[in-house]
This record gives sequence, C-alpha cells and structure tokens, in this order.
Amino acid sequence: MTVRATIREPVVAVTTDFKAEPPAGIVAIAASSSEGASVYELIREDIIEGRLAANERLVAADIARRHGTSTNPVREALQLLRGEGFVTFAPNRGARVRPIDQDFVRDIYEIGVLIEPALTRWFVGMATHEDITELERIQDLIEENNFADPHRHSELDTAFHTVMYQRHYNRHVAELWWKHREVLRAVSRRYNFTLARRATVMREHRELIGCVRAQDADRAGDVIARHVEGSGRHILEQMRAASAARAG
Amino acid sequence: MTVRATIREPVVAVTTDFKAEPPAGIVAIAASSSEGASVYELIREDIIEGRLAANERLVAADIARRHGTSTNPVREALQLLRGEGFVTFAPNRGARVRPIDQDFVRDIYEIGVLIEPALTRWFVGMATHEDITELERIQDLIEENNFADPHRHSELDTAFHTVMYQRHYNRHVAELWWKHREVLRAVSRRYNFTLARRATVMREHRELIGCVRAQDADRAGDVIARHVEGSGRHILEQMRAASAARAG
DNA sequence: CGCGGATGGATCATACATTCTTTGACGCAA
DNA sequence: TTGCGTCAAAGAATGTATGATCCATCCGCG
Repeated sequence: MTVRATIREPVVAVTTDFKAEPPAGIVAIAASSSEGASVYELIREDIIEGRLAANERLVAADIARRHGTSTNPVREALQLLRGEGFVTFAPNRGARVRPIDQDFVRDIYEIGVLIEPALTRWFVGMATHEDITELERIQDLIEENNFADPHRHSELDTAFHTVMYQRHYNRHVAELWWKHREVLRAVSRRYNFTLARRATVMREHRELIGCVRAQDADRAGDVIARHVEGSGRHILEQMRAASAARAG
Repeated sequence: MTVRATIREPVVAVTTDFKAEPPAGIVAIAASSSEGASVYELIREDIIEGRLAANERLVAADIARRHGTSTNPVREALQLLRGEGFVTFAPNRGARVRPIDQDFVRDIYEIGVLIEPALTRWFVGMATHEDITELERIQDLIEENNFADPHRHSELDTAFHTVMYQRHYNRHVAELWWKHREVLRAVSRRYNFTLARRATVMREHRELIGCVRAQDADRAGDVIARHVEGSGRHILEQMRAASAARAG
C-alpha cells in the first residue's frame, strides 16, 4: 500500500533493474484518471491479496467513502472488475468478491498449462541470439538472488517469461497469460518457496534455455508445461497447508 | 434490433428446441437491470455484429440518448465491455470499439484450439451413455437440418459442444470457451458455409462421437483441435474473401 | 409460520464542476 | 505566400452531488 505512494517519482530503468511490466501492447488497464492509484487498482489489489474476504459484499457507497470518491467511479471500477472476473454481480443485490480460493488458482494455472507451451513453441522458432543472451542474463540474476529477496525473484521470474512471450503475434493469448500471471504472482506472495521447488525452478529454466538454443520447440513446450504445472501445484500445496493450519 | 422486442415473452424450452445458452454456472453477464435488453447487451451486439465500425468512438452521451437512458448506465456498460476486451479506453479520450478483424478472430479461435482439446479429453473420461445418446441426437438434428436454416445449425452446433463442456470442473476454462464461442458465432453469422466445410463438420462430429464411444480421449482431442482449427480457418477465409470483394 | 412495514442499498436520472483533447482561427516569421 | 506556434472555444471525459424508484432482506406482529 505505502509503496504505491512512491511510484510517482520517475523510475530510472537501469537495464539490470526489473520491474514486472505487461508485455508491450498490453495496456495495463490501470488508472483512467490522473491519480496514481485508481479505485480499480485498489479494489483489485484488495481482492487478490486476500484483504477482502471471499464473497464479501462490495457496497458502492462504503467503498466510495473509504477511498474518498463518489459512487460513480466505484461502480465503474466494479463493472470493470466484473468483466475481468474478480467480482460477481447479482441483479439488484450488488457486487461480491469472487473468492480467490484453491479452485480459482487451479483453474488459472491450468489455463497457463494449456497456453504457455504454445507461446513457448512459437518463441523457440523466433528467438534471436540476443533473446537467448537476455534469458541467460536474467537466469544468472535469478540464481544470484537465489530466492533471498522474494519480491526480486518474482520480478525476475516474470521478466524471464516475458522475454519469451512479449513478441507473440497473438496479443489475446499474451494478455491472457499476463492477467493470470498477475493473479498467481499476487497469491504466491503470501507463501515461501520450498527448497524442492527452488531447485526445480532453476533446473527447468536452464533446461528451457537449452531447448531454445537447441531449437527444440516441442521439448521446450513440454518443459514449460511441466514448469507451469509444477508452479501451480506448488502454490496449491501451500494454500492447502495454510488452510489446514488454520483449521486445526 | 427489432427482434429484441419480442424476447420478453417466456420461451418454453421444449427438449428438442435448442437455444444457445451458456453452460450451467456461467452467469450470462446479461442485464443488471430489469430491462430485457441492457445497454450492455445492445452495445456488445453492435460491436460483434459489426454495426459499429472498428475504432469508432463511443461517446457516452450519444449512446445514452440513442438508447433512451442516462450516461450513468452507459459508462458502466462500457467499463464492463472493457473488462471483456470489446472496448478499449484511452485516458481522457474515452472508449473506442475494438476492431473485430481477422487478427481478432484468429486470436480467438487459436485460444479455442488450445483449450477445447483439454475440455474434450476430460469429457471422454466422464461421458455417460446418456451423453453419447444426446450427442447423437443433436448430430441427427444437425444432419436433418443440413445447414438449411443457418441459425438453427448454429444453435445445434453450439449445443453439441456444450454437452461436452458444460460439466467440466474448470469453470474458468468453460467460461473462456463460451465467451469466445459467442464471438465466433456472431461473426460467422455474416457468412455461409462452403460445401467443403459442411461435409467436414459432419464428418468430424461423427468421428468425435466415435472417439467418445471408443473412450479414445487423445484422438478425440486431436479431432477437436482439427475441428476448431478448421472452423476458425473457414471463418477467416470468408472474411478475407469478403474484404477482397470490398476492396476490388 | 406467514405477512407487512421498515430499512438498506442498487439502479438510474439529472445537474453540474473540473479537466483534458481537439480544433481552428490568428498572427508572426521565413 | 506558406509554415508554424499560440491560444481560445467547443466537445468530452471524468468526477461530484442529490433525489427518485425499486428490490431484497429483516423484524416484529398476528
């Protein structure tokens, strides 16, 4: 939350500095107003981060008061979120938070398993020498960080995949990937990486680079499928563990 | 447009009567109000049907006047459409129609090629004898109609696929499929089926039923991939032909 | 248990303030 | 004359405020 306040100052993008950004062409839905953080973003964050309980009612007037605006922008933000699937509406009964539960996460990562291999296969056929160098550079940074700074890992990991997908001709698929990626990133922020998962991530990234270098698109697709599948399962396991801990 | 006026009367759903409906659990975003046709639906139809030109500006006040409402519901509808990808926004410059062009259609059907095989494979493992009977019944009706009534074919064809996907556990994927299906259906309404395509559709549907009966999930997935791919290419070809005709 | 009012809130209609974009007229300079 | 920058006015987007109306839910009363 407080981080947002500092965002206004011009961030000098050093080449080694990674900030998770949508692949070019995908307009971060972002603020429609001049304000740094739109109501839309605030509500969305609250939902994904779990600050709003599942199925909690979203009363327009309350939200407006809380964020110091009127109901009109709030209602528009809620409609936007509805279109994106984060909020459900019942006629004349207003909006509710769509639960970001295990089913939701499973649904999301399964879509990733279906589409990322296709994106990856395409990338293998389009990769330049510079792309491979960039992938290796990022992977070096990932290993250098070695999960010490979770947030940095998340940014680097996203950058790794963005290098592969950002130029894909199918902007819808790329956008689909990006939206799902954001959700999973937010959810996984709540948990830590197991040692097993850390090792697997490193191995699979290196294996992937090898496939790209060897121009083996099909194997790259398989690796990515395994990678995404494993990532999703890992998050699900963490969620299960956490809910089991809460329960008893 | 005038058709909408009759929608209010209760449609008695005879079993042999097919009306394309979203798979259970998918709330047709539909009206938030009591009105039969919400502003949302009207704008959406206008975009998909091509009545609104690509990149045309969507001025809230105009739309409100045209539909006899105030700007408030219109703005919400536009945000909803933004979330669904039918409308693009530029800060302080309002909304524009996202072009439903060849690239758009290609993007959409490619997503279908990626996800429908997974849905189908799952269905093969879950299909009951009743499901197969239902598929055959629908296919019989399709062949009986034999493309004579294009609208009826569209409804039946959608029903065929809905039988397979409607019970899938991953509601996100099912919803994704449904949304894309609706778009493709609307676009393809503008064109006719070639004779070649008609034959292929029949053959693939029958082949698919055979796979389900034989419990061959992988082959069913392959058939569906080919089926969706072919369907997408067919629409694209029609669009190309039409635009070539316009141009020259 | 069922019914009727009370209440909260959704939905919509207006009206208006503010800010941004666009556009075209105008004037100055090459 | 032509090109270009300036600037004011119009057109819209965006946000605020307020009231009307309708619907869902709750609560007390019979």
